[in-house]
Amino acid sequence: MKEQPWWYGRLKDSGARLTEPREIVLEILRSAREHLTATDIYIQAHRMKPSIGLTTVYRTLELLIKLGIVQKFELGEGKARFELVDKPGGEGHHHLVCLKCRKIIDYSDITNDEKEFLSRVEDRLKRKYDFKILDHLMWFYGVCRECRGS
Amino acid sequence: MKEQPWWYGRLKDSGARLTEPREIVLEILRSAREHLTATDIYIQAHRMKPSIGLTTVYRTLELLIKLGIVQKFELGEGKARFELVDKPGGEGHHHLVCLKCRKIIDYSDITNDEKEFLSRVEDRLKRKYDFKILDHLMWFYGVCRECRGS
DNA sequence: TAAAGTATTGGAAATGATTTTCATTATCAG
DNA sequence: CTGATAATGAAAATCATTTCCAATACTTTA
Repeated sequence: MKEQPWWYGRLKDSGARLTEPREIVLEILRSAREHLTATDIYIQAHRMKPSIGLTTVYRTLELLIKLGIVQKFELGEGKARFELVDKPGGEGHHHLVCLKCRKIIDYSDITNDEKEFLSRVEDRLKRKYDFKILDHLMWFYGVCRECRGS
Repeated sequence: MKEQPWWYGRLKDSGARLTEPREIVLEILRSAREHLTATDIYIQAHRMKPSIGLTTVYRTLELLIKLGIVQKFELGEGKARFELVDKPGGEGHHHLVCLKCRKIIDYSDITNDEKEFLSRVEDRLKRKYDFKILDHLMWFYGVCRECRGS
């Protein structure tokens, strides 16, 4: 029997059904090289199964976000982008954005250094602001080699 | 003669005029305790000078963003929020977001620990991805005391 | 298995933030 | 002062996202 993706159980446990539109959206997200907008996903989904509606794409994304399977980003473009969350127990990843071409690189070479640092910061925030920290996100902005010229 | 705010020169150098609507928007941002939406700013501005239009608020924000005076954020609310950028040479600050009430705390207790860590990471990214890092942003997500219940 | 209840779906319409258009007004250089 | 340019505001247009609602699909219960 085939290995199920990590989010399979989470979906099932929630009581939600793994319907074809949902499978399609998940498959598109899984194989995406970049962060897709709802419309990007809709276009691809529609190609695979023309009956799928944009509303369903939005609803599916909403469900997956609520279940912690998908993460939503907004980068000031006036529309959101979506990405499959890292497998739990994985390292997480950060983002590197080119300010010129808007290219986004996901990187996940998280060193121990980094991990320790983050837990120290989270500790500090917890004590100082009485926030229970659940997650964090780091964005680095810069200019990629191509956009800097030769 | 009165001390000009740090962004004054930047605005002048760009060739833009410091008009009344622009002054009003800047003043609102300066005295804001939280991150305001364009409409929030419009409402306050309108109170101070009823002839100001929403369009002008948007246009002013766009200009200030281009000049690096204002930063735009989106937090998945379907609308953007705006914040005056830190005075150059300052320490920068990070954000702490409550996932329940969406409250945002800006914090700027940047420790040396943190500063060193960030420069190490930036170095590493520079070497590995050949990105010239110009800036970074850290977001921490959690639940504030009030939203966790007593 | 059939009936009934619930979850899911898709299209159309509604919403709401942001942008564009365009005519008017304010400011600056000569 | 005069012409050129920048800035403004109202209304209309856009565009992403949400809401409504009627039709389907699946699951459970009798």
